[in-house]
Amino acid sequence: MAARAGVSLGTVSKVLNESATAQIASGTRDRVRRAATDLGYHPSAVARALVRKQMDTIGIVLPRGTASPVRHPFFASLFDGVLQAAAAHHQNTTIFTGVQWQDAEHSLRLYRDGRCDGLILFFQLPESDIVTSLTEVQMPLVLVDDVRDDPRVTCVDVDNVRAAREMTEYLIGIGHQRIALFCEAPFLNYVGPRREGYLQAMQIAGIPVNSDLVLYEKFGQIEEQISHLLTLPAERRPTAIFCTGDSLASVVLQTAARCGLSIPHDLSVAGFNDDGTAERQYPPLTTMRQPYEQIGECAVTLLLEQIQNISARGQRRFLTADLLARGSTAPPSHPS
Amino acid sequence: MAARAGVSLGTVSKVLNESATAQIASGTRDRVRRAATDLGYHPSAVARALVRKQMDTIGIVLPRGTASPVRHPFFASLFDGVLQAAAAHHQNTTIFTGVQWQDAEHSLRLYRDGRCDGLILFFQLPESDIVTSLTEVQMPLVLVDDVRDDPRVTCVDVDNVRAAREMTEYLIGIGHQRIALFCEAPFLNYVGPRREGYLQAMQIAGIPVNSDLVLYEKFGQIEEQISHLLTLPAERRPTAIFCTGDSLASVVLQTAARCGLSIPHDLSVAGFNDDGTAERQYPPLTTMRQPYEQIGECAVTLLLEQIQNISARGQRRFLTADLLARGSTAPPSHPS
DNA sequence: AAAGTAACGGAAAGCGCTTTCGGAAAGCGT
DNA sequence: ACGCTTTCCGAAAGCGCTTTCCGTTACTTT
Repeated sequence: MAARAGVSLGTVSKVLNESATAQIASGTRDRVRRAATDLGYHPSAVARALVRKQMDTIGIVLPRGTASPVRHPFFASLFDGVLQAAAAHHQNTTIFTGVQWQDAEHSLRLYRDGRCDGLILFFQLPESDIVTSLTEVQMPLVLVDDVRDDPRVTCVDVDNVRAAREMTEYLIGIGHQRIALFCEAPFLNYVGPRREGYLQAMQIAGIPVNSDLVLYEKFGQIEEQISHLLTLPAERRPTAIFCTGDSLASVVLQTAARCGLSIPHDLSVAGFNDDGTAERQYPPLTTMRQPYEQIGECAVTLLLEQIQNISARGQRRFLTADLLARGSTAPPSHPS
Repeated sequence: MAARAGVSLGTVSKVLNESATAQIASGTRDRVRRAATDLGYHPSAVARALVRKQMDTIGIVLPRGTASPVRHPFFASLFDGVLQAAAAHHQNTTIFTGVQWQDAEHSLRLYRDGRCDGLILFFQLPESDIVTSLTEVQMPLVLVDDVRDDPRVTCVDVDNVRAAREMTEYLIGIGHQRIALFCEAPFLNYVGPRREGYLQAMQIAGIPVNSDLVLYEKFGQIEEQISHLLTLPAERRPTAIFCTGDSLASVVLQTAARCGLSIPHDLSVAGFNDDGTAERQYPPLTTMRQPYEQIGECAVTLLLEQIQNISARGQRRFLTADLLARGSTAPPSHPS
């Protein structure tokens, strides 16, 4: 170590860490610094972590499953937000995903081995036992885009009810009445609240909800579902479709085009998330933008608080999504 | 530690690691195992790494810059491939990106602090000094989707020349003659080879290359460039456009639609990468698929070899891309 | 039954750092 | 010039593991 080059030993540590408690003469400091660069010395984060019991690293955990969430543009946006925030707080990031972890017990061991100080969890299914297990063992953690009943787990999510209400109100505001809601799988945690927001807006506006116009995606039959909707007799056909996700909306856009409908003239389409593909649709998709940077910042901050003091856990933050009106929505051409 | 619960000390290590050299009675083994689960004992990866000098972690490094590559669908695909492979080889993954690392020296310190055993680098600009610095200090590393002259750096890339040639030959094969090449920024490492492949195919087919039909994207003017191309007089207008990336192709698709052209009837469009958005275009985009899983597997394997023995560095692998013919290409309606 | 061999597990060194504690040197007052 | 405070730095104890090296004990072998 630079000890030889300079003259001292653990002093090196003090100067390199700019330790506040220890005071070192500026001469020594310079000498050590010079020696360090001369020798190309680079301290071991591992050894440091061993004594400090802190790795300055946050773990990202994704659910295992057949379809990898990594390729999903919405995940990419969220991930990017977290990465930015982590970097801003001088934290490293490690990512846990994969298929080889059979059970909670096994993955627990992996998450708790000191490799990272806390966890940010994405896309956990409601019944996921990993969240409860981790809570049980006092692991600092924050759930992103999800909410749990357990008062010990801290969550950051978008206010889905409100966001969906706003979008529906916007559609109503520009003259739509027959507004369909096209949902992703009902077991996804965000689908319920978004549906709720839709229903609220409809109720407030005094528009009766036609249950034929509220549907859930059936895997492999999405295009049939949409074209069925679009070939309804004119007086029952929706003039707008609000989708609970941008990828769903993208399919609607394409199917509509294939059916010969022109967007937004014949049909308005709205999505949710603004996941990076939304803007590049043709026409660009009207959607609710999740505040990715803010979500990331919030998640990292809340996590860091827990790492310092585990009793800081159990908070929940609801961020607001912004409506982005783009080309895929317009007043209906034949107002009812 | 479980030492108390059981009876021994470093023996615990032996049984938990299923050490091959040490032999332990099955009774003791069971006892230790039981004690470990009873006490909820979880070994510290950090302490282990300290003595083993190996973290079983590979680092992913992305260039810093204003636009984050994380959101880019092509990166997501690549990243996913690497993640899969890493998991298959029981490696953790940590990701380095961000804006706060001023210089190579600073980031070097970060990469070499023992946090990870080797690095996979994406999207490095040709002039990036980080690659040479890392090579200098003997850090195990592999460059993905890139090639360097330095014989010490190992690279895995797709055979871009061949892939572009194949795509061009395919377009020629279905009857196109006036084929435009739309390239991304010329300084990107893959643009040169792809252009080369295009030129080769044209030459082999004996089709003179009209230099007006080879163009580079100009930021902010892409749509003008395309519509200029599409409004050329019929005898000079291309019947097909081959883009060096899917996102570029997607813009072409949309601009063409806006110009009133029907794809593929009036114009064929081909992309490159098959980045996950390609299939969801309307019409679905014909493109060259990069073998993401294979790239990941290859990168991880080559990296692991170097970690074991640094002199294994300097290899290069060229993988083959597959042509995926989808709806955006067809024979020209007015063959010349 | 004595000696040799094999199977097992404990003791201890050390991985590369941080940090507390105390001693030495220097500065201060009288 | 003597004692006291202050400033600075070195010694040393660990952080929680792995691993080598031996000492036991038990089991063979002649």
